Parts: sequence; C-alpha cells; structure tokens
Amino acid sequence: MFDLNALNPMQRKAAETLEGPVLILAGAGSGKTRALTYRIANLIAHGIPPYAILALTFTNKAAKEMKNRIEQLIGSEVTDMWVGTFHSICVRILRRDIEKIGYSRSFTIYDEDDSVKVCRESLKELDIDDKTLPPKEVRRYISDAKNKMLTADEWFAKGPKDYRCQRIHDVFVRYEAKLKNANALDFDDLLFKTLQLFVDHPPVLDYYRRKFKYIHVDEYQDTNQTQYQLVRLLSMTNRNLCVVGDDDQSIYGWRGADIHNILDFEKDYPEAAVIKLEQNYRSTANILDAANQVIAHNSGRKEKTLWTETAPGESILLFRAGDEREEAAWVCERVKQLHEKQYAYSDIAVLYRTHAQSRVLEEMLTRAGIPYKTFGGPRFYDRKEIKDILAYLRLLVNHDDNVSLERIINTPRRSIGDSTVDALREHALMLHQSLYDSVRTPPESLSSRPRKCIQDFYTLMEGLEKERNGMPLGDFMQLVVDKTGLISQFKGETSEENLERIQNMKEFIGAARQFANESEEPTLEAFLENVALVTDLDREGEAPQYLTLMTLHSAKGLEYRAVFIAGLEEGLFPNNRSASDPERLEEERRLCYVGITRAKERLFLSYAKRRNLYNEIMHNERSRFLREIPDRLLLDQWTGVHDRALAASTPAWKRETPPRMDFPKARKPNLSFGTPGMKQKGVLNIPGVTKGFVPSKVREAENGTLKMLFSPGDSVLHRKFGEGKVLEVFGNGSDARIRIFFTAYGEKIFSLSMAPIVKIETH
DNA sequence: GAATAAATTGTTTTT
DNA sequence: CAATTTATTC
Repeated sequence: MFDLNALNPMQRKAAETLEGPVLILAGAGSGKTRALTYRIANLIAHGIPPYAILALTFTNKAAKEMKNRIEQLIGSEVTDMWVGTFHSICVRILRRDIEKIGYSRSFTIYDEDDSVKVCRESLKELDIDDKTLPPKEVRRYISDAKNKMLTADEWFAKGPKDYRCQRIHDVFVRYEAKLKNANALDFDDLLFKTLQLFVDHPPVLDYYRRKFKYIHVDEYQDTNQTQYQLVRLLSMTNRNLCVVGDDDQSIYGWRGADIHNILDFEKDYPEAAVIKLEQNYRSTANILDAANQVIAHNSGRKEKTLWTETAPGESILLFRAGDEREEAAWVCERVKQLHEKQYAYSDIAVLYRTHAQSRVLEEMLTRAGIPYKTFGGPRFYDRKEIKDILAYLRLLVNHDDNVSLERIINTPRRSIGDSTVDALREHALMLHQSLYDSVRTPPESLSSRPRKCIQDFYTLMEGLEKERNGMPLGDFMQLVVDKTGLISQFKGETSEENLERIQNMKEFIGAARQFANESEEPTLEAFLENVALVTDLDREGEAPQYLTLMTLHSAKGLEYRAVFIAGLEEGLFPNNRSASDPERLEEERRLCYVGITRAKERLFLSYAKRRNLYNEIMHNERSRFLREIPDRLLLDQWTGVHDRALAASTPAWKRETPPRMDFPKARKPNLSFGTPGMKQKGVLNIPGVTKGFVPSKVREAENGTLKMLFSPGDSVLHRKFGEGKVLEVFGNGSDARIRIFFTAYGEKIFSLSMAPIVKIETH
C-alpha cells in the first residue's frame, strides 16, 4: 500500500482533499503528477470504485504514465478507470451514443489533412478561387469556431459581415454537410459533438454525471472553451472536480486554449480549495532562478514562487554563434563532452522554436556521429504510403468516407482518371448518395472501359470485406496490402525512396499486429481510432540511447539532465508574429519558461548573430529573454566570464565580424575546405571566412610565442568551425601551422598566425 | 494517362 | 531552399 508520508505537506494536502472543487497550482517540476496519482490512489483507498473516477490528460503518454503510476501505488491493475485525453474519452462516449445525434457508430475521424481536402473540395464546388481563400486558412477559421463552440451560423453572426466572411461561412456550411454525409468527424468535432450530445440528450449527460463522481483534469491551463464546458457540465452536480495546472506553462493559446479557464477557476467555484505546489524537485537552483527571473516579466500571473533546496549547480552556459552552423557545431561539441562525462544521449535534449531550425542541427549531429531522434516532424502515420493503407481500411469500416475513397480509387494505378472520378462524383451528388454507392452502380454515361475499371475496383473491395470477418487484424492488413497491390506497385523499383516506403508499410503492419496483441479490443475500428489519436511522441519504447531534438512545445511535461535551447534571437524566439501582441509575447515567454524548466542539471543557451532561415539571411538581436536572465547566472562561452562588461574588452576579432578583405582564390585550398558531402556552394557563401581575416595587432605581437600557446589536447574555439581539439602544432615563424580536429568538420590545418582561434581549455 | 519540367508556395507551435 | 503542386509534353 502507498504511504502519504512520502509527499511534502502541500502535495499531501492535494492528495487528501478529496471532496469539492480543488485547484492545484503546480509549478514546473513540483511533483504534480505525483500529487495527482496519490490523490487518485487515495480515493480508491477510501472505497471509491475506479469506474467513478475520470482523469483527463493532455497527451496519451501522460495518460498511460498516470495509469501506470496509480497501479504501482495501489499494487493492482485498474481497468475500469477512465484515464485518457479529452479526445479519446470523447470518442469513447460518442461510440456509445452518437446515433442519438444522427451519426452512425462507425464514424470516421478526419485528420487535418482530410479536413483541408474537404475544404478544398467545398471551395471548388462553390466556385471560390482557392488563391484568394486558401483551404488551409478556411480550416483554421472552422477549427477556431468549433473551439469556441460556434456553429457556422453562430460564427458568422458574431463576426464581421464582409464579403470574405460570407464566403467563409458558405464554405463552412458546405464543409459541415460534407462531413455529415461522409459520417465523419474532424478533430474538433470529437469534443464539440460530445458537448452537443450532452446538451441535446440530458439522459446521456445524466448517466455520465452519475458515473463520474470524481473528475480530474491535468494541464488545465491548456484547455479550450469546449473542454471547459464539457468539464463544467460533467462536474456540475457533484462538484468533485480537481484541476491541476500552471498558468505559467500555458502555451497553446494559438489553438484555442484559454488561459482564463485556470485564472478564473476560483470565480467559477468559489468554494474551491486552492493548493500551491511551489517546491521544485527537478532543477538546480541556478536554472530555477533563471526561469523565475524570466517569467517574472509576465503580468497577471497567479501568485506563485518556485523554490528549491538543491545546490546552485553549474552556471548556465551562453554561446553567441556567428551563424546557425557554428551554433550547431557548438551544440555537437558540448553534447560530446557531456557524453564523456557520464551523460547518456537520452539525458540530453536540444530544443528550438521552429522545426525549420532542426535541419542544420541534424546535419551536424550526423557528421559528429551523435545518434539523435527528432519529434514532432511529420508523423509516421502521416506518410503517404501509410495513409494509403489507412484509406482502404477506413473505407471498409465506413463506406461513406468519400475522402478515403478518392484517395485510393486510383492508388495504385488502375486507370481510373480524373474525368471518371468527376463523373462518379456528379452522379453521387445528383442521387444524394455516397461516392461508394456510385462505384457500386456506375452512371450509364460512362463508356465501357472506365466502367470495367470501376467494376474491378468494387470487386476488390467487396472481396476484402468478405475476408475481413474472422481474420486477425495483422493478417488482414497483410492481405489488404497484397491484394490491392500497394507493395507490388513498387516491385522492381530499387530507388531508395521506394524501398523505404515498403519498409514503412511493413513496419505499419507490424504495429497493427502489436496493437492486436496488446489491446483489449483488437478490432480494426479500435486500431483506426488509435492511429487517429496517437502522436509519435506517444509511441513508447523508442530506443533510449538517442539525443532528443524537438520543439519547445513538444517538450512540455518532459525533463532532461541537460537541455539546449538554440536560436534565442529576437524575431525567432520570441517569434516575429508574436511581437506586436503583448498577450502572444507573454505566451512566448511562457514557452521560454517551459524550456528552461525542462533542465535538471545543465542548461545551454545559444543564439546566432547571422542566421539563414527560409532562405533569408537575418541579423537578429539576442533574444529579450536572455536579457531577462541575470548576468550572474550566465557564463559566456567566449569570454569565460559572467559579467557582460568584460565581454566588451575582448579583442575585436573575437566579437565582431572582421573587416572584409578579398583573399586570392588560391588561398582557399589552404584552408582545406570542401569537406566531403558539403555543398561547394555553401562553403563559398560563408561570409567572413572566404573573405578572410585581418589578424589583430595583439596576435601579430604574440606571433613568436604563439606556438607555445597551443599544445596538443587543448580545446580551442574557431570562429567558423566552432570548438575543436588541437592535434599538432608545427613549423616556425610565419609558417607555423596548427592541426585541429573539429567534431563537425573533421581535421583542418591553419596558419597559426592567421587562424581565428582562441584557447578555451588547456589539456 | 504518365512522366517530366516548371512554377508556386510556404515556413510557429499540434491534441 | 525544398517540397509540393501545376503545366506541358509525349
């Protein structure tokens, strides 16, 4: 049995306040999951049956972890407790009762891609130019509206009545009709329709109200209005609602999360017990100090001060890079060093604001031979070949799923062209039937050849459907892939890309087999649902010996012994688009706070003077967030000192781009450029290097003794190549050379008098 | 209808 | 700049 004494007083209070509304304000790393799991275990210990407990989380991973930890505490399996994301819980509710609001139970979940496709189709049918009104934008409007619980008409009634909004409204209406016809729900619908079900069918709501006597919401600061309403409805009668969150970590405002949900909780529930978890168990004092200093610049926060008993720890290391490549090289070098000092790669994460930043980092890491894994890029399930298989499966489950049908009717190629599909679509529209119905009974207007092709396709689908019964999921998927020719379409081709596709499909079938083995409900329907709601971040069991590369957003809820935050520049982070709006700027700051508080022991910050992003060269100031961290906490990588005033007294060549001077072209090979695999173009374009350096006076004077300054084993910092180790120093006078090994670039030889290097560590 | 060339476009974050 | 969409040609 578990022991509540293992908790600190505040955590304990949280775990023991079982009745009535409770607001747990939990700072980063304050053990909120711990408090929450103990609370739920405590409920069970008090005789509350698990089926009366509902716990809503932000990610599937968090749900899984919570369930595991509760089971560990009470020492037995919990099966009847509802723990999951809002979306998955809503699907569960809808699968039971969605027929009451006019859908079939076998509804399909449309992902963003599918939604955009439906928008595009709607625009086309309404004869609206998709250049004046891009499908993606319309989808955003629709999504925003649904997050605010607005139907198409309500949305229009609230907003401006200009031409543009009228058209958006038209598309919105058509979009909704299309989804309804296809028996499909988009992501936002999962929440919205559940709400509608509750409102329109009080007995259903009543059932869940009686069932869920104790409701928990994790990451409450990231709930949107629909979620808020759902929770409110469910908890209204018994008022046993426990929400956990941190207003300082609200970072999803852009997709409809409403920070006021947490800020105003006490207004909604005046009798609420408010418990603050303020002791941080994760980070060193220095890191926590920095985080506190940054977040203190926000206004309208809940009163809260994080503190820790741990030692100050190492200083936060700050690096100003010349450009993004230098920044990446620095990261690689530090990672290697950490790795030598008993840090596993899985203890380290590199965080950035946008995915676009990951490319250079990945390139350098590969060169440095550091294994890494990126998260949050395109999902595995979003790959074309996977979506093709999924489309077949979805169509088999839901014949009305027009989007899936259109995707696969000619994939792999079976000679059904656009004009044929157009004819089918028109036919379906006229008879008010689904596309699949039109495939079953093609219109008379079609000539015999396309008719035959359509017939063959229908026969194929019918055959699959017959075989599905009684067949295990994995076997059936294998069958689908074989019969449809999804794999054999690549047979004979040996291109890298196609081999990878085949590999992915096989992996996908493997994933299905695994799902069938582990799941309580190994059906195709359940598998499709899982695929729709699970992200890569949730896929567990990924090899742990990898360095993690991800956006600051995806890092929420995670922790690492060492954390890098790259690209701390005005315009990038905080992002340009947030600069004008103070509220969005505060959200950026919260994002920074989230990033800093991911670190347990070491924090590394970097920014680049010059950055090539989106094919533009930007010269950005260092981020304001860096200024918000006191100097005493920051150690400058260049100068090795804390005080920035000292940084100004370092030799000019170390601080600024040197004056430009044209080098003779023959000079280039001496600098041993052209690392294998490096695009020549890229090398020529690096300013300041190909243009050459002007040696400083200080260095000229030192020339005679320079050789003694460097010896093998020393760590040096090169203006362009970043950090490296000295291998050898040879030659005399002005011919003196130095051979250095750089993590990301390999061996280079420089003229000792010319090379822009500084020693940072003696061997 | 398919393969290739040309043009366009997007780049914040994602359950 | 790269990746995707669209136009062109066979």
